[in-house]
Amino acid sequence: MQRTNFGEMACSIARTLDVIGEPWSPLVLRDVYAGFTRFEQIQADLGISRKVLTERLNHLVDQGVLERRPYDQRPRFEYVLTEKGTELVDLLMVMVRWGDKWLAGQAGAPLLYRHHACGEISSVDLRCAHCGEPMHAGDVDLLPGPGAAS
Amino acid sequence: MQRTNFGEMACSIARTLDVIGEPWSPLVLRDVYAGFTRFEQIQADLGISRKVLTERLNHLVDQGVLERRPYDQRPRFEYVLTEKGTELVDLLMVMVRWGDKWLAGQAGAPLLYRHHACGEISSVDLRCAHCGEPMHAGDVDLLPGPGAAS
DNA sequence: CCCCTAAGTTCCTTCAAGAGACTCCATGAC
DNA sequence: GTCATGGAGTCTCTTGAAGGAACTTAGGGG
Repeated sequence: MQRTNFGEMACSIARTLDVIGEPWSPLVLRDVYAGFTRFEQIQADLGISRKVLTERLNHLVDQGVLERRPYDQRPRFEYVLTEKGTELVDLLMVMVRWGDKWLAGQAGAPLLYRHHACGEISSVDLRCAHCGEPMHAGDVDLLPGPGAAS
Repeated sequence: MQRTNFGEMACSIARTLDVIGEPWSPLVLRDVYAGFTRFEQIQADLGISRKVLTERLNHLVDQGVLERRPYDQRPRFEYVLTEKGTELVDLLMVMVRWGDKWLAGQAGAPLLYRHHACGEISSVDLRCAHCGEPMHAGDVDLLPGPGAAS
């Protein structure tokens, strides 16, 4: 599909898309996070083509998001999140928040999060890492950084 | 590319992907947010095929993320974020945060955010909407919600 | 020895992305 | 009035990715 290589752009969004922007990749990540860690489990859960799943898993492993490791003497493998991959789950949580708000049918949210710290069913909110106040689209100015394109 | 229709899955991630999961869509959203609001501007900035850009813009308008409106007596149009689209920018901010941390080269972040509330160059952090404490992958339990698949 | 299972691999068809040429239409210049 | 201009698409053709299904491989169990 995307023959254009986003990874070379001077844009962190494009570079992130280069890692998880291919179709199915976020859902594969979700499955691993949710405990579907083996090839057959993920394939059955998503209904994805085996060929495409192989490509996606290899790419996520190459990018350091997942780790492939044996779980048996036989050639059996499971995929687990690396630290890099675990932090990428933040992205999924924001997707869930937005999808729950804007796209959930009358049935309501299909999945809920209980927050360990407070024990409540909740969702994520974006805050400034510096001052802790809300930080959304309208709360910031955009400035070119050191890695900006010439 | 993705011939599979994610929109029907009982998963807010899949449904969100149905809106902005196609290649280029997040970058189109970024451009509109950054002030590239016209067809020619976006096409020139991204280097995207005109055909694909037409498809993406139409889809984003259909989904209520962008609004297409005339800015001249002549048939000239610009695209602006709706409220739904503005909240979707949260997703981009989290992608930027992750990309800056894990993928920026030695050149550093290509784009910086200055937070209005505190005036500092900062980035987003995920907090519990309920108690305000950090909320990441390991801080929650997953529970089936009312809209869960049978 | 044969079968089973997990984890891929191969092959074929269909459809989307990329690239570039072409159209349409209102205005401004001559 | 005619022509050039420029924004916003539309059309056409080629390449390659997604979907689907059959096939392969390697070890274990009966």
